[in-house]
Amino acid sequence: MSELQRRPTLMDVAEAAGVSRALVSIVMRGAPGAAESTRQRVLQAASDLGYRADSRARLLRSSRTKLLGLAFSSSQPFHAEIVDAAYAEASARGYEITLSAVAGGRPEARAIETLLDVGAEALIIIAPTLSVDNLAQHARQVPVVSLLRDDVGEYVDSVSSDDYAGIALAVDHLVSLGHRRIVHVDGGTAVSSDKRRETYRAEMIRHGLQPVVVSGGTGEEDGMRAGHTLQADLPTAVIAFNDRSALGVMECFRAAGIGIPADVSVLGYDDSNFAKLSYVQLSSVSQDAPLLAAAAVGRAVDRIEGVSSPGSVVRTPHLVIRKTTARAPEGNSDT
Amino acid sequence: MSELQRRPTLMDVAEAAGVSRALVSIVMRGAPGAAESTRQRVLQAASDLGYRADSRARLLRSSRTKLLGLAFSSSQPFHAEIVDAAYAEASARGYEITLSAVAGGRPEARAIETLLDVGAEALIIIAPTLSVDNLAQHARQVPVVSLLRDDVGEYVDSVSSDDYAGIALAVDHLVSLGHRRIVHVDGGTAVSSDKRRETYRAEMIRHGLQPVVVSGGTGEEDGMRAGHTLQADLPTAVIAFNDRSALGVMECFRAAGIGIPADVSVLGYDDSNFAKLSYVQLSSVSQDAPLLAAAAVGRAVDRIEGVSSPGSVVRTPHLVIRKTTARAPEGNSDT
DNA sequence: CATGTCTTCTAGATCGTTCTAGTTTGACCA
DNA sequence: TGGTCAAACTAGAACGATCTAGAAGACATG
Repeated sequence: MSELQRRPTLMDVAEAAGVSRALVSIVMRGAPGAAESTRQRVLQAASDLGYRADSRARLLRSSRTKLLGLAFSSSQPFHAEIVDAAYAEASARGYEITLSAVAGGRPEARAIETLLDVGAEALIIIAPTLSVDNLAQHARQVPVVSLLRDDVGEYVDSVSSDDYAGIALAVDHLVSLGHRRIVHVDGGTAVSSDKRRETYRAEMIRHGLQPVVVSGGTGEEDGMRAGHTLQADLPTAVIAFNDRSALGVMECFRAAGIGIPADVSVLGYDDSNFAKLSYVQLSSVSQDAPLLAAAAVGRAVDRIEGVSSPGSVVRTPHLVIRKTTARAPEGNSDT
Repeated sequence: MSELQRRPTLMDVAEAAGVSRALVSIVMRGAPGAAESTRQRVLQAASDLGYRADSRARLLRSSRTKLLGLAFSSSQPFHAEIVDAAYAEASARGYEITLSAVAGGRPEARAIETLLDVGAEALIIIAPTLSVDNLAQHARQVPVVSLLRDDVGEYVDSVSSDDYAGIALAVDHLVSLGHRRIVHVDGGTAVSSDKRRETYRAEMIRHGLQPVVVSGGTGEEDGMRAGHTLQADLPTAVIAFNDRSALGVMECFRAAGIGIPADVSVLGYDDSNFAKLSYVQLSSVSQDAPLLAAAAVGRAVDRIEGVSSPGSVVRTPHLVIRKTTARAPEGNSDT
């Protein structure tokens, strides 16, 4: 293998094109102040040499990287969907995205440090678990946008989905199908779990129904465990914290010969890609990942560019009805 | 919101401690050449000011970023598992990882550019789809390691799993359980699909059995489609291209009332996290994501640091037997 | 012809580090 | 006392870009 090539610099391009470094800089940035003919010549030289601007040097001098830092959790498929959408929106706004995963042995704080180290001008954190103080501290250095969590203090922007409306939609939908015994399998320690649980309780009471909460979590296993608990006293409908949990519940029921939606209706949350799969066909509350991602990227870019805009954005989710929810079975009334 | 703070610099710390910038640099890097007493004084001053080294400037000067670029596909859960493991290995080696996703509207070339822009010293690409020439071109600038694909030319290192051995294990396992009618649902256009398909054919013939290939893909939907095709003339065992496809096949069979493993055994590939879920319990060929990731990171770091080592590493996969494979049903012999 | 005004281009400072090549300090020894 | 040597410290040049201020040339105007 031959020796690695040194990366060409502005100086190299300048020499090749017979102009000064400054002019090459002007051309590369697309700034005004270069004659069209020289511009072409410089661009030609740059592409001949395979020149690419060194973002570190650029940042050092200009404090602009056009880089958005996005922290996500590698184990959540829904986060992956947001990541995809964020790329699209960022590139439309002329920014790049740099990712950092929160994984098993890699805490959120570490992920954020990495993002700042590579020069992210703003931070977008999906479902941050850091304390409000901690987030505020970072916000003194760069704009911070929290996605899917809204209690983040006054210094951090948030883009979230209206959990209240989402759960209300879920309960209304099931009630309108004649269900009265509707159980909620919660998200355990997950970020919006408390909010959804309490909203579920309030909504049930508003409908004159008895709320029943079973503890769950964010994964299929949690859903399965909850499903087992439920078998003892089967409700007619279940609202799960998210789609993965819903899947677990369904698997458990299926294994026990309980028909979905014949015996029990199951409603998920997130409308993940796999909810759409033909063999799953899960009814779910959609938070619309592309819209959320676009809003978060928009907020981050606005902040960077000094455009004033509201501190927090709340999007209203909507219901996607597929094949796991149906009319309540007859004669199976409450209590 | 208050104005963003200016970050303190080496100069600020130097003034506060009454020493030169260079000495502060020495202390902050933990380099030898500073008296213990001054070292303490400088560290004190630095922490008083809340000083954090500006990595952009540092890296610009030292031409070391200690950054590994990792390109992965956001829609593949197996890639996410590799990403997790790569983080762990990189940090053990004293490197950081910067990610770039290949998503719908974001081609691999774009992902790689981003990685180079932020200063990655080496590229690790999971299942690259770029041409050998294209990869070689990047390899002239930085070391490139291909993960899960081994035909990448002489200038690019590769770390892959031995598909030959993997499929052989799969076929042997099923044959040893008495299966004779074993079908392969292939991966369509996926990176190692051709190799696995041909190996399957060869292995079947070696065992004196008739190979049957059904076209599939990398997702659950592909598996489902293949499952439908298979129902017409049911085999006793199916080897799927990956776990997601296997899941699709199983769902299709289950819906048709076909018992797994009572009527048909199903074997996946990848041993993804969800294969381990209690309600899936999929037997699968494990490529061992942590080991693959560690090997890839190791190769990249070795290259960066000039340690000579073999150009390609091939790991042998192993079989994880769970509950979707069992003895072939009696009286259901071949053809 | 002097002056003013564009446009196009360039020299040199600068960002916050690290690196190189010293210089100073002080301990030790003949 | 003076010489040697290592340890402690420093000045100033990098790194590769951007930015500021101004020079050079073309052209119009009075």
